[in-house]
Amino acid sequence: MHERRVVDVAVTHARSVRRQPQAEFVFALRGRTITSVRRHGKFLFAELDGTDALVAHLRMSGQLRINAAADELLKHTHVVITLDNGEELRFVDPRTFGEMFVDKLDDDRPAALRSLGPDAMDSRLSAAGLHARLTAGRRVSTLKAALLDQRALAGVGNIYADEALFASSLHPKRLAASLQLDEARVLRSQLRRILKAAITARGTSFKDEGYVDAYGQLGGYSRRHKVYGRDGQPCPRCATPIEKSVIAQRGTHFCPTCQSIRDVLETPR
DNA sequence: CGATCTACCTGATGGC
DNA sequence: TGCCATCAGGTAGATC
Repeated sequence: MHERRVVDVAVTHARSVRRQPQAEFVFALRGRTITSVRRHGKFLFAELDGTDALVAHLRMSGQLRINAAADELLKHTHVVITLDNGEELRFVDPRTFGEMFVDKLDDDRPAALRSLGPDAMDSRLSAAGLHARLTAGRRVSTLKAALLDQRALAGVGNIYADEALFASSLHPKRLAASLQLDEARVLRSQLRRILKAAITARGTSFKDEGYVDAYGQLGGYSRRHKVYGRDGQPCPRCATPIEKSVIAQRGTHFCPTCQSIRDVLETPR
């Protein structure tokens, strides 16, 4: 893969570039060469000549796509970055929760991402390290809330939090501070396994549209969900109906039988 | 300080 | 069929 130079930038929806003045964004990009493309947690970033980075977060409905210039513009295309081979990097985002910005690189990541915890797939994060991050300073928060806290661990969202907790036989409402080291060991390996498989399957797409890769391909991981979106259906392990309730302000799916309680804030249900 | 709540937004879905 | 209300998701910022 060749390095690509940015030859032009067009922002057609101001909200998609809201962290900085639009003109600053365009000026910081035009003429720069993309030297690598990386990820930290849910943020994607392209290094620009090794000093700045073009950062993107897709939130729920965003897509980053590579298109030929002649390809039809999808509805909700908010940013178009023209590359020196004539192709375009397009940011498409119906709900406009996603964003792009240019930021200074600070060591291994853009400065704005400094407050994020280590990436959940980072092999240097040990079980003891994960244990410390999920328990440290937490007085009353649940395991589910801790897993979703991007300052503790970056990259785990609602779907994969539920899947990892199920695979680890941990109740989402467990007090985070009650997590034992041996449980953190299991959680670490299940998180890594699930995220790896989800990435291989190009993630989770619902229905006929939504989450796609840079070439418009849908993700196939939802077929592998064991609990997410399966409330009322039998647990694949013990056949108890999967429950859904709101935990940490998020729809949360779990098996009340397989995911042991031991130590919860309140009795579920 | 940690924990919790709200705004942001639109397409899909469910009820009538 | 159509209309309307509700829901889903991640993060920043406000508030408790």
